[in-house]
Amino acid sequence: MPAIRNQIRELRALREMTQQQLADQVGVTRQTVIAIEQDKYSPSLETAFKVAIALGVPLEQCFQYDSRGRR
Amino acid sequence: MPAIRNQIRELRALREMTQQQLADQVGVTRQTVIAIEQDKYSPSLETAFKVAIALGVPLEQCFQYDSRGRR
DNA sequence: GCTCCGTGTTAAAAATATTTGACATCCTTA
DNA sequence: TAAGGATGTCAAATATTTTTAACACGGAGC
Repeated sequence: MPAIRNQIRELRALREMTQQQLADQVGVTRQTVIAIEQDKYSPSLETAFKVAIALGVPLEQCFQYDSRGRR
Repeated sequence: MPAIRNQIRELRALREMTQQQLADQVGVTRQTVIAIEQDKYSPSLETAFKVAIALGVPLEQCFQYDSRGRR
């Protein structure tokens, strides 16, 4: 569980997009989307970019590095 | 070789930073820095974030997704 | 000439990300 | 109650990233 948070679930809800639909657009499996959404591990930069694009936001609006010491 | 470009070499030169120094700050090996710098593969999002931070720029200023059809 | 430093390469091993497939739960709706 | 959709979990296999270690090359300086 890396020090990275994400807004996938919220963004997905905003666009009324299912995990399966996001997975298809990104080109990964549903399990991968679940794992990333739940911070199970740090995705590859390429996958991260594709997720952000599929959700229609810049990468940093989808993933934030937890700069150790959240205030 | 993913569709992602990066400005690592240029940013590193700007700060007069060696590959080894960057690797140390990021917490990876020199070979990893070389591989990323040369687009050998897509790093993990976590590593990408650390590289950007070490270089003092936001992630998207360091890595750009090659949105297939660069104009 | 030699040596140090920064860079690049290679191969094999280790670690981590991703896939495949199967099954469970909770809603909704017929 | 049965069925379908969306989500979640698990384990094993595969793919990809990262490490380790060794060696090569060019440039700068002595």
